[in-house]
Amino acid sequence: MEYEKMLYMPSSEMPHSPQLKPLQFQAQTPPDQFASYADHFDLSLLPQDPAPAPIPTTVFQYNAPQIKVECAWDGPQQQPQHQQQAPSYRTSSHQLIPPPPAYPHSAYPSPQSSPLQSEFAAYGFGKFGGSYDSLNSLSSPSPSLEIKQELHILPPSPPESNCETPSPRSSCGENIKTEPLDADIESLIDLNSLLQHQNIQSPPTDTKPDHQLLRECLEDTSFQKRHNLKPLALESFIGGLAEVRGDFEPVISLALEHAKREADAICAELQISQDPNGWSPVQVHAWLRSTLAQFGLPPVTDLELQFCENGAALTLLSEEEFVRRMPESGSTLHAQLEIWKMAYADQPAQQPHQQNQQSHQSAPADLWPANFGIPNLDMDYNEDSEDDDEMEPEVVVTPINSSATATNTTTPTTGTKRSNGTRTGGGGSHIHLWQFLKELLAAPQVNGTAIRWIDRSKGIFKIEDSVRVAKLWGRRKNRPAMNYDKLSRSIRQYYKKGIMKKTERSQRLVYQFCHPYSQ
DNA sequence: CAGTAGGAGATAT
DNA sequence: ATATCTCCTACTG
Repeated sequence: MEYEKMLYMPSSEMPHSPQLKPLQFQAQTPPDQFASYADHFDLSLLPQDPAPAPIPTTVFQYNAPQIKVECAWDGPQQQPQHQQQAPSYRTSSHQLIPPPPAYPHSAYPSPQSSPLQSEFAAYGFGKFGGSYDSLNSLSSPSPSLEIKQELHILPPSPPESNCETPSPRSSCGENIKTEPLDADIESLIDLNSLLQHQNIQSPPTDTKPDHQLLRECLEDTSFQKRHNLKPLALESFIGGLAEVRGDFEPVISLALEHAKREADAICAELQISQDPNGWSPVQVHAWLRSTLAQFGLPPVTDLELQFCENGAALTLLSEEEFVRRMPESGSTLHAQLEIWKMAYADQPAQQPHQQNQQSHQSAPADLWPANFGIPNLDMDYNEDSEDDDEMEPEVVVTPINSSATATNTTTPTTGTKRSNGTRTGGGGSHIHLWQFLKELLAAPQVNGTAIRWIDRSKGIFKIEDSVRVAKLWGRRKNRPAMNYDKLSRSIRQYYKKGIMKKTERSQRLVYQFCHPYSQ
């Protein structure tokens, strides 16, 4: 399933995957433009009507070539012509891909603005298409094998997702689970040999091809329906996050993994720590230059003058500050730095038992108060993934310009961080609920579907997904029984304490911080 | 029905 | 001691 989702990712994520292009077109263009795709195909290679015999007609066979083709075309043999004819979808060069959008300029987007997708877009479109490419080629000499393994470990698609709308090429009795994809190697169709076979058996005729088979294949969305997939149409990045969030999260984790690997490579090259907090000013300059070059951004001559901060201070700079200093590149650099921070912050989650012991070599560990939002992207899949069908990572990111410092606790003076040690052993952290809520609010790109600001200046926010917020709070406090009823009771305690107040117009799930706490 | 409001005892730190 | 957690009843839209 994961791979099939990836089929619906933009092709920038899927280099060397010519078979994705039809799907990409499918996702971004109306069906009547399939013909334009067909123009990129060497249609003379396809069987011509009415010679249908050797063409796979089952759903499984239809899927199989998509997998096999990548393997076949990944080799040294000739590249299919159409791969070169669609340069705008090439992904091996960053230059062809717009740099990742900075985090939404509106700091507090509505859920419809798809904050998670913004994050995803930053991962998937901007930067990591390239790294995916290199990773694939490095780590997997046999892409099809890797893909098959992925398919093998994926859970079966829900039965209700099968065959809602039978297509001419599918049958309800057939699904991937019953067809052992990974075992039946002969079922994988080598399209190259198939095409050669076709050429032998069906020498070109003068008959004008009508592209019927290709159209049928392209229009066959039964596979989508069976696996409950939604094409990643461009517009889905503008709205509708909530519907597809569940589909994205594994992809995000994949992207994050790639981010970390790529960061590793760059770190090795620049000889810097992966944790930006540990960078010296010189290393900051090296990273900035590297990133500028990476995204094809104009070099900055007075980088040393513009950025005299060390890495810790750099991470505290807001996007606005980046843009102010470097109008052309600041946004991209800031977004990239956020990704690095996330990738680094993800590490403890991989080794939860070392979370406390892990010394972030380059950064003093205890300069952030425990109850502060740490730039901490905690992708925790293991803890309650069994009973949590969302497979949602607990993702809490406090932006570097977060103002979650309205407290009488120590104000952080550096950008160094420490793990909050939330789930390591004995119980929850000391974080206060209001601080936790601000943590969530401070990361709209991640948590925007669960909680968001209504009026940032007035400290008014709305809990969009009470269950999710409560669940996150429960995890943070190691209170599995936490629910919104209890959480809201705790929030109401703040009325008396002057931390929160009732909003002027009572609205469900809308709360308001009192002044000093909203800053 | 889900959320709001608040009392009151229990519990973790 | 404090901040929640937990359970509860009453009320509201």
